Amino acid sequence: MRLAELSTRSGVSTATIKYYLREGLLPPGHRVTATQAEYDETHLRRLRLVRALIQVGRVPIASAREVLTALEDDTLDHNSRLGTAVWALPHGPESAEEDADTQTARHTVDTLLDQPDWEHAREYGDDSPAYRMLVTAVGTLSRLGYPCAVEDLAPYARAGRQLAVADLDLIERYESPDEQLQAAVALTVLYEPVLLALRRIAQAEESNRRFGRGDSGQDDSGRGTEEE
Amino acid sequence: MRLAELSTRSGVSTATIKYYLREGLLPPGHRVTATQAEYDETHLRRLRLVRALIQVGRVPIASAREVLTALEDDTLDHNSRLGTAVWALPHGPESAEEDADTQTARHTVDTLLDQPDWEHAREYGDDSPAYRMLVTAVGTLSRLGYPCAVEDLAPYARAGRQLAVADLDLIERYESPDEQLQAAVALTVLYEPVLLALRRIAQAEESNRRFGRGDSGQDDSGRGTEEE
DNA sequence: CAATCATGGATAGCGACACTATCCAACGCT
DNA sequence: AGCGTTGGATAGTGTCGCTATCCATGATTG
Repeated sequence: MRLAELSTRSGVSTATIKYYLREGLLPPGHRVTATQAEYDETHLRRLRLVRALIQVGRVPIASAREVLTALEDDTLDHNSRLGTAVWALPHGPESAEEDADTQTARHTVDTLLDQPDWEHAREYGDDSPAYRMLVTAVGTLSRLGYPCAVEDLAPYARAGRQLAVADLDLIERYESPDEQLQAAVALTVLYEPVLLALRRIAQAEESNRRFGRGDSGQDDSGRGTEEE
Repeated sequence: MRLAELSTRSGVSTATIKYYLREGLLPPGHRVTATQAEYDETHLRRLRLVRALIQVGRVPIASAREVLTALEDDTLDHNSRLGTAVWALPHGPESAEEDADTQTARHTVDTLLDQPDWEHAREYGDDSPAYRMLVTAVGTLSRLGYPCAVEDLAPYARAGRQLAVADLDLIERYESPDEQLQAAVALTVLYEPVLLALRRIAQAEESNRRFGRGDSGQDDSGRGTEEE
């Protein structure tokens, strides 16, 4: 298929596809002549993955490239590819300074991860993106005056572990290593909005349950404030 | 305190503070003369909240303004303020077209939320940001070829509910309505990275557990690929 | 075989966003 | 009165994710 067809089938403009090709997010098509290339289903699939990562997962282009090149880096074994790919996924602004709150946060996180539930978590080193992200977020919380002790984090940690089990269950449905890798990345990123949305819906639900479903206009709270 | 002191105490440049004042993210200080204003602790606290929302929570300025104005809109009652505030929190790109995958996704989500666990979830209408976000994400997943049936979502839904309970537990620690509101927003946004980070760490852990901690370079997978 | 259209590479531009730098008149301290 | 500080307004900056234009080549068709 030609670029134009790839465009119509994916719903992505040719200009954008060319941009992705330029950026190395999409492998070049099979060159059939000096100025024309042929694309196949794998390109289409890859293109959709790229769109999903960028649009839904809010992964910046540069990170997406890293993730994708890691996925098909055949100098690495299966596990390393996955590790590298997930490693490159986005992670907050990484509080620059090493202030008191960050120190405390680091200690809290370390304590949490030293619990037996997190048998091997620390083996990845304390410089994994996820670890840093966690420290930054906890630090920010305490800087805002919201205590964030180990016992406060515990329910979230428990949820995280349950989620990981669910994730891996989904990933294990796929047989081939390649499919598993793609699935791992796609599901890691794309289930994030799913989870966060469900959490917000559940929050509204739970808030309703606790703070009473009074006749105080609860049910239409905020209606009409959305901005689209 | 003067703007300059607010700046040093918060670590935010005066230029940025002025920008926030202009954008209505920060209420103006008490004007002491025609050209000078006095700020107090509430401004400092608010400023830190703004920074947290924007930097850690990745909330766009415009949304942050909506959230914050809702928090102190005293024409609304407590619950309405919270609803309005959370309503304005960011939510993905909202897949424009109403294609087949989106339809299916909507149906899946509706089925999920019609279960007894989600007693009142639907009362907020199907146009809440969280609901739309969920539909978009599920639609994207199926568009990518990842089935996303009700039973696949179930573990995530369960996690979402547990998280909501934890969230509300944290929020209920605060006595005054104002504190609860601030806490609700801050915790909703700032626990997102906490949760996502914990999930990723747990994923690595679980992946290790399942795919064997072989001597195939598992432990240093991806090490050295981070980009800071 | 010439006219025409499509392809795809390169380059420059755009619009949104979150600041940031520069002015400048009013303050206010000494 | 002198002079640095303050804070409001305005315009500029850098980044990011595209998007529009140009153009040589190549395919297609009468």
